[in-house]
Amino acid sequence: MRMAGDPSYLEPLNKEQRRAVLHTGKPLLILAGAGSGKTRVIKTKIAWLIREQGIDPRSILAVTFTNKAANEMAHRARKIDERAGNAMLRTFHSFGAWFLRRNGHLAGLDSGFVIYDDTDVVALLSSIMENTPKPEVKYFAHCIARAKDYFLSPDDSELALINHQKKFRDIYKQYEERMAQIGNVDFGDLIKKPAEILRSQPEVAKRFHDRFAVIMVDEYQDANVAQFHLLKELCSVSTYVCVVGDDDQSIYRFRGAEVKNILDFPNSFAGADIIRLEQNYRSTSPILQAASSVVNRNRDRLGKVLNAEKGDGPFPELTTHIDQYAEAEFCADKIEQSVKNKTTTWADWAILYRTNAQSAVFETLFLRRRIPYRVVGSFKFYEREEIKDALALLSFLANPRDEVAFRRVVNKPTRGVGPVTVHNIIQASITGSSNLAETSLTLQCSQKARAGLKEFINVIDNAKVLLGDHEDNTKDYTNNKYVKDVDVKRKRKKLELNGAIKKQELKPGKGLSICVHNLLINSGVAEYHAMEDEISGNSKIGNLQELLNAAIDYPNNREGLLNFLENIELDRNMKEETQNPQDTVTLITFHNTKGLEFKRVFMTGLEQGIFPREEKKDEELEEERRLFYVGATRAMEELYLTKCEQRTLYGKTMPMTPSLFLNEIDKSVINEIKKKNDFAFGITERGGWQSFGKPSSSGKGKDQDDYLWENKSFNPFQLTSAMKELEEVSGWRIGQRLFHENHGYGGVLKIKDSDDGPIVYVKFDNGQEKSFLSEYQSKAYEKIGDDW
DNA sequence: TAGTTTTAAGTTTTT
DNA sequence: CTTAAAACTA
Repeated sequence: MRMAGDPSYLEPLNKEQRRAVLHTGKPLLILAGAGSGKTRVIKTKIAWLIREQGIDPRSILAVTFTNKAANEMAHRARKIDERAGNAMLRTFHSFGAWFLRRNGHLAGLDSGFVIYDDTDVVALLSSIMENTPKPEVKYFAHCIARAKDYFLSPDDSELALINHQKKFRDIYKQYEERMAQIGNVDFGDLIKKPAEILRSQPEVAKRFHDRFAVIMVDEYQDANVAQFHLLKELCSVSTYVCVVGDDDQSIYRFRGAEVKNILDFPNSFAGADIIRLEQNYRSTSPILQAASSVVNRNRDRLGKVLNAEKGDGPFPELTTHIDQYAEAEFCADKIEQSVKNKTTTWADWAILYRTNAQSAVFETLFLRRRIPYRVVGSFKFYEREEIKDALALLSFLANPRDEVAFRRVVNKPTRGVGPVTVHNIIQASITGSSNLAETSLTLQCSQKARAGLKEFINVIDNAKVLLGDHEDNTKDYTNNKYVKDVDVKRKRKKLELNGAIKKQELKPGKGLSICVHNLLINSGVAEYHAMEDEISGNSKIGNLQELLNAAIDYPNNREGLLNFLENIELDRNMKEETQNPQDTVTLITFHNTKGLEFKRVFMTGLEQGIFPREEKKDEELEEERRLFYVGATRAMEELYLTKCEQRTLYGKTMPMTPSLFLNEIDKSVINEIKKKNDFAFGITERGGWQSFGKPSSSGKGKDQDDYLWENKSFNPFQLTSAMKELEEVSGWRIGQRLFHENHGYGGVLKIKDSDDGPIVYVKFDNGQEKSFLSEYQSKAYEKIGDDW
């Protein structure tokens, strides 16, 4: 197949892949089935364009749907040619943000905008729709987001297709006006606004046409209408455009993805060529056959046949379990057994589920059984109260017109600024067209509120000085005089007594973290959460510290701040990316698996109501089928399908019926195991591991000794009488081993007295330290074994 | 008003 | 069962 003179990096490609890489001229649609090597094609194509076609890397734009995919693509393309690192590899949304920072002013948008996430949008909308129940506000927020996905503005006649209520148009209009006053954007704006600017400003469009000679789009089946328009506007007659996708893997209809985009590509991009990649290199034949037999039931599809390069293999195995706990145990057993006899490593395994909530059972069990795992996606980190507070302070610092951020933190901790005052300030700010910081200082209000507002604005102003004052991020500015000026001696209440803030003090690092630290301390937000920690044994300060650490890499100036906020909004998995791949089992939703592959895969919760969800019909049911297909085709060697007879949901145990997909699947390639051997010992009716007692794997002995050995800071044989008394009062002993549902195994480090009774300090085996008041001893802390 | 207690309501999937 | 909203008390 190799042609004379072909570069060696083309060698691994098959005929069709090679055709796709070498294709030039007309628009190209690559229909790439699951596991057909599309990533390989894209990265090779980028390298080939640079090396053989002499294309300037800077004039290549490659768009993906996740940041992970974008990073991965960049990494792999660079391996072939270092220059590929200069190509622009971004998600649609991050490209939109990049575009708007530079060209937003053409649509009246200041470059200092902050991106609102869904919660922020709902908060803004509920201040527009006063006295409207939250669910209704959420619904309208959803409609606005969909409208933007479909590239519809408040005046568009087609708006009724999204929501036919008359008031919707009006709400949408008000929302847009308010957003414009604030000067921020939502996710939809990141796509819609750039497309509008390009469309209405030919000279801008020309600049971009000159800049990008090549545009490639991955996962094109998940592009929405607005993204289609953006792509259209970015392309001139001379732009080489290449999109890659698979209609069978379109799983984001609910957020506006239009399969029509891919089906209609040949019409919208005249003269387009189509190349099909139908050779599957990932899965064995039975796995592919099982997956295909389900998605084949769909009507709206191009239809394709995938050939399994790998050939035969073991049949996918279907098992039934009494409930989700037994299901989890089954998975754990399989994995443990295989890893123990060295057939596989932890990282070869993935557990797939439909909803994020389903991961909890696996997490708890895996902690208990000491199975290393990582949960992909659904990082609730940035949704936590304390993190949201910190980000609101930063957002308000970046944009003093940010009403949502202002509302969130102006009275936290309480400064006597009540809802009435807040409302007045926001109204006055809108009518008087001055920002919220200025308005706060000038508006007539009560004495108490005035003082509180002054204090709050002072905090922001100090941070602003800290931020704008210098460019370098090496010098320690924590003792800056502006910091000292602020009155930090706020009422400390109980806090003063037990010195909570001192114990778990936030430490500033370098760069932007100096500014973040300054804000958290001076605003009193750090104190506020430190106190909560002390009472409930949470680790909010720890979380804030993590946020601080993340800010270290950004310069301590305005640009750094904007970048930091943008990256957090656009890449929720930011933290995970930086970590090195470890040998761990992957827990992941079906949606998140797109583009990934594992040797062995569990598809769990195959029950009506869970997967497919509720009574989905027609197009929605078809989408669930595609999701099933996506999940199944992740497996390279072995696929396990599991379902439960009953499931405990929302505290209630309900009987479950098998998933519709299990009826549709080709039974001739499935190995159904009917024996029921898992009325498992240790599982109780109320669904816990009540009778577990000690963990079977050495709850006693070595582990404990290791623990004591490592913690020489105390000597159990030299306890003072006060300490012994505390042990008695609290019911805990120093050195006591314990297990916590969320944090795993650990031991009691020390016990201290406080106004609210003894506080038990725990050090977990993963290094984390937590504390809890023994009085409110949560059952989450379970004593295990005897103490040394 | 601020903070606590009681009651009700709710769970896809995500850039 | 957990979280958010509503009602209540100091």
